[in-house]
Amino acid sequence: MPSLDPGRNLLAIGQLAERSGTSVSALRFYEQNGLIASERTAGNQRRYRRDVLRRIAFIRTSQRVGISLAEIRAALESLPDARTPTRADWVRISARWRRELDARIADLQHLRSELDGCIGCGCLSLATCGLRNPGDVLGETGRGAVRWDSASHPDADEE
Amino acid sequence: MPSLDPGRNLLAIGQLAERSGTSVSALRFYEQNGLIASERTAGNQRRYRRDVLRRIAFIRTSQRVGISLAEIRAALESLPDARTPTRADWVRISARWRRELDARIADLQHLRSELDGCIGCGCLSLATCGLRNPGDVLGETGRGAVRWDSASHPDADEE
DNA sequence: GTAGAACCTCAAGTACAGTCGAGGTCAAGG
DNA sequence: CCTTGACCTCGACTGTACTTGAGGTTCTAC
Repeated sequence: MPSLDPGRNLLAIGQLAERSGTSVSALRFYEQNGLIASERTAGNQRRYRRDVLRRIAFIRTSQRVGISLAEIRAALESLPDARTPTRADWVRISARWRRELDARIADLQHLRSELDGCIGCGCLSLATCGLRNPGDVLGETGRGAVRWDSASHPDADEE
Repeated sequence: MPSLDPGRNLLAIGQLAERSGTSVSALRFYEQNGLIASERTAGNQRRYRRDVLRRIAFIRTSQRVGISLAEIRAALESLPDARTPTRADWVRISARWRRELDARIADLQHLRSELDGCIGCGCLSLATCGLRNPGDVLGETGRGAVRWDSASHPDADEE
């Protein structure tokens, strides 16, 4: 068993699935969508180079960050085609996600503080609190946009 | 125009859409799925009570937290059916989301610190770093699970 | 009374991220 | 040789959260 030996140099799809914690169907799906690539044996079976493990790790982690497969593919396409990606390559594209992650965390923290404010004041009229209505495009009836700092919540939304 | 006056007591769907920042089709969709409710005019048009604005604000905010519509509906079903929800009701179910939000932020922060570790060490072999493979179910070949604290990354994934 | 905007229902379509099944092939052990 | 498990393709299906379109009605303003 010289060249296409799974287990030594190349991985069969089942092995890759097991080692990456991904399902076989997901791996085929990723390949269909250009996220990973494989060679084929004479019998048309997929064989994966071991650096595909790294790509998959990157894909799964990116998904946890909240990135779509389309964006992940775009990032992966910025990897060199000719040579196997270096550490510097991975650092570069991961650092980009790091910034995404920061932004997402900041967004949620912002949401949390706003939610706290709304829970605190008891109104939860998020639409009128500026949480869900930052520009505050409200009805011209004169009710609704009233703030809780004016006495005892004159918000007309019957409650 | 006494009883079903949109603009004074009840809102037509277009008005509700505008004031809540939601599309008309989304509102119909929410109603189909039991997230909001409406009365009908003699001519079969929807009329919404103003407290629906609050429900929609809750729905949109919950979605930002990352809650699915099914869960949101379940939460909304815990609101009293008979009476218009009080502040205490909203506080109760929002506080639940507050905990969800905390958990989500903590998860992302955890991910961030792990990602930092992997960027720091330059390996990004997340599969073997425990980031994507917490239980570390790895091949029995003896390669792959090696940690970077042993000299200069003997990780066999060709790079 | 009539034009046009806003509304109605119902069915179908979209995007995302896969999964499932049918029907067939490949590879390794006994 | 033959069985068995892993693999192949292709098409259809799942679930989530909506949007779009066709064909028809209602409301409001002039």
